[in-house]
Amino acid sequence: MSKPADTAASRAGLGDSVLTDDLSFLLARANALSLAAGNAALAEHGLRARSYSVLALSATDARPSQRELAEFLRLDPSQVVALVDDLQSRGLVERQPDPADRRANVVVATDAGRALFAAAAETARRSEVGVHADLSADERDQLILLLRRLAFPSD
Amino acid sequence: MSKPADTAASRAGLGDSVLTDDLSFLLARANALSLAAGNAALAEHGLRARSYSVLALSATDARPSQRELAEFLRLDPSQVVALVDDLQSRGLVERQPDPADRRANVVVATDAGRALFAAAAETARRSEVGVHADLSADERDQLILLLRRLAFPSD
DNA sequence: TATTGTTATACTCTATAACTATA
DNA sequence: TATAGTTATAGAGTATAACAATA
Repeated sequence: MSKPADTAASRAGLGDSVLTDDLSFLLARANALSLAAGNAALAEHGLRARSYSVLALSATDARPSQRELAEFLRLDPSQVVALVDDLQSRGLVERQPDPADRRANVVVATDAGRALFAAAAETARRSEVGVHADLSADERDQLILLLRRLAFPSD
Repeated sequence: MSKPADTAASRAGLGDSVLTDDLSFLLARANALSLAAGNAALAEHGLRARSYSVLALSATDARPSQRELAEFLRLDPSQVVALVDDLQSRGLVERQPDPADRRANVVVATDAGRALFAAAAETARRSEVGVHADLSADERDQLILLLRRLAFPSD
């Protein structure tokens, strides 16, 4: 196996190299492609991947606090402030005081926010199909399963 | 299946939600964890994930041009300038004029660069083991295979 | 004309620290 | 004392456009 195989990686310019087996590098490159595609697609709704994910969680019945959003999305709490500020200024989400803890804000989507999310989710879904276009349905499911265990390590 | 399962994702605060099946989100979160672990580990060598990947490719016999580095690492050519400037100022890589194309610079690691890379590669490998600690060897190989097809789409 | 490397610029993202009001 | 949200700031990453030298 000394001759480089004619893989997509080798066609990309630098044949199969050290990094082609590097999990961190593959994650970084796959994420860069996915993020660029997602941001481009979501732009038609005035959203980016970040604001879309905050809107998505606010549109469920989970009623997440800003702290919970920060932990789940792996953002700093101060970044969540800016994201929620933006969505709130556009009437897409509201901050509601948590009756059980007056320090905490619960972020919930407005009707307009839910409507926008429904449309954006469809756009995001179509964008994602393009990202995993090379995989079969089984392979895609398998990838999501493995990736989920990487993304949410068991403590 | 209306009751949320006790998965790591649900324990993270927001039970199984829309995003838990979202490939883009899982890629973003997994990459964030991997990148943070990698940067923290590589810091002891004065490297980050970016500069490590440039050094890695320069330390092979591929003799990549800056343009090739940019395409493979999915960076803008102007970012490669800064990365190579930094590594070159530390005596780790050299710019060599490409005899076949006088516009192009080929980036090659110096002996010091190769030595640092060898040490850093070992550090990076250990960091990566932590990232996929929840996976069996077969699962890790399967993940890398699938991820590689996402990272290098077939044109 | 097109491409390689470069410079410049603006914007987004990441990471920290400090402050306030509640707990 | 500790936690939720906020403000401020600096550094890293991303994206564009323009330019000189060369193809």
